[in-house]
Amino acid sequence: MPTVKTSREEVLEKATRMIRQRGYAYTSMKLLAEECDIQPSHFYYYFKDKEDLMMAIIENVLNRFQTHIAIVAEDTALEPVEKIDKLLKKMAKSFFYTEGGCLMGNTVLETVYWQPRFLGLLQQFFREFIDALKRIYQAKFTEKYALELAEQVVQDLEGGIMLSLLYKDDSYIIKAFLRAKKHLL
Amino acid sequence: MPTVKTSREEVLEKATRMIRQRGYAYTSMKLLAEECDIQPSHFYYYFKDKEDLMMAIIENVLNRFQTHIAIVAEDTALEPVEKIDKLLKKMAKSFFYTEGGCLMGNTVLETVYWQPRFLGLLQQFFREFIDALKRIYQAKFTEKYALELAEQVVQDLEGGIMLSLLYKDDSYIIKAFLRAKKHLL
DNA sequence: GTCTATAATAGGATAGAC
DNA sequence: GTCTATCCTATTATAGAC
Repeated sequence: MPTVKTSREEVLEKATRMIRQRGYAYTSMKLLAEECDIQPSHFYYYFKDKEDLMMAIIENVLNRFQTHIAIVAEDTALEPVEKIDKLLKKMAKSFFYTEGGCLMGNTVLETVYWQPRFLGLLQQFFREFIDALKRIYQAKFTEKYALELAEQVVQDLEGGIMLSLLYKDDSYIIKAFLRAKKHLL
Repeated sequence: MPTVKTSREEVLEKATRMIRQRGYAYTSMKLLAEECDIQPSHFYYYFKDKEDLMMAIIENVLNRFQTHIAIVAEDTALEPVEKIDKLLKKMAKSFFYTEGGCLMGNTVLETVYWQPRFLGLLQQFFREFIDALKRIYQAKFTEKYALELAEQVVQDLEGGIMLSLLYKDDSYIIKAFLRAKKHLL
């Protein structure tokens, strides 16, 4: 097996970080290549084109959410408040505090008008995120109200990420986090 | 006075619409020129460069907010709930339902990591937006709680715009709108 | 799997005629 | 104030050697 300088997984991870910060359109293949320490042309060995790379990034993020985060909602050992706490803390590591905020939210706003290819997976991500929260809130509320709470929490968090980036001040996202738990108290 | 094919104001307005939808980075001068029905080179008669055009757009949006929307908070003829209703309805026309969502929020997320020049005005916009809401909520709540409510409402709305764009479904933003009023009931 | 070289195009921006 | 022509650079992507 030949030596791999930078594996597809490493490339994916580093590209994810960079695109989360700079956005899809403003991040050139040259810049990504420098960050990943490979030649720009080498991307086309791993991925068909830039669009394909972005699809792989989005799939990867969705997959990590499904396998490592959403399952918290089903953890029978935890109380509802603990579930919310654990789920959002895991989200924070992958999505909120990491420089650049939420890749999925950013990508929606950046590409919704000109890149339909990303839309399906982005819709699936937020559908599953809202659904995980809804299942937790259903322990205490009707299905209908649990859904509204879940939507409200996602909106509060995504807006909070934006304000936190704007003012370089985590408190907006932290307060949204606390409000998400407060609904259960 | 010579005939003006497309005035600076018209250019500004059409460019605003296009950039709100496509984002700053992905909207080329050529595309903007087609939309405005002028030659690409003609932008450089009105504006120093693309950055300068964007600054003018942001200034213009901020200015319209200050002169036509924020003043609702000071309208002594209105009850607090009516103020929220009127202010957010005005916001909706300019920021929320218009295709592409909220230019200011989009621009924060798109450029916060690589374009410090826009940051000051974007911060000012959201500071004044939050402050206008806070002044309304202060009719019923302490200053501290009014501020938290105002922040929460802005976050809820901005997140709601994202979900509304993602699912092509206004209900997320409408529900955020109703929650903003519900706080006063 | 990784490199160099390069094609092809699109991008921002300027010069200068009218 | 508006146009044509054009420059320069960056960008995506491919070809082909090793």
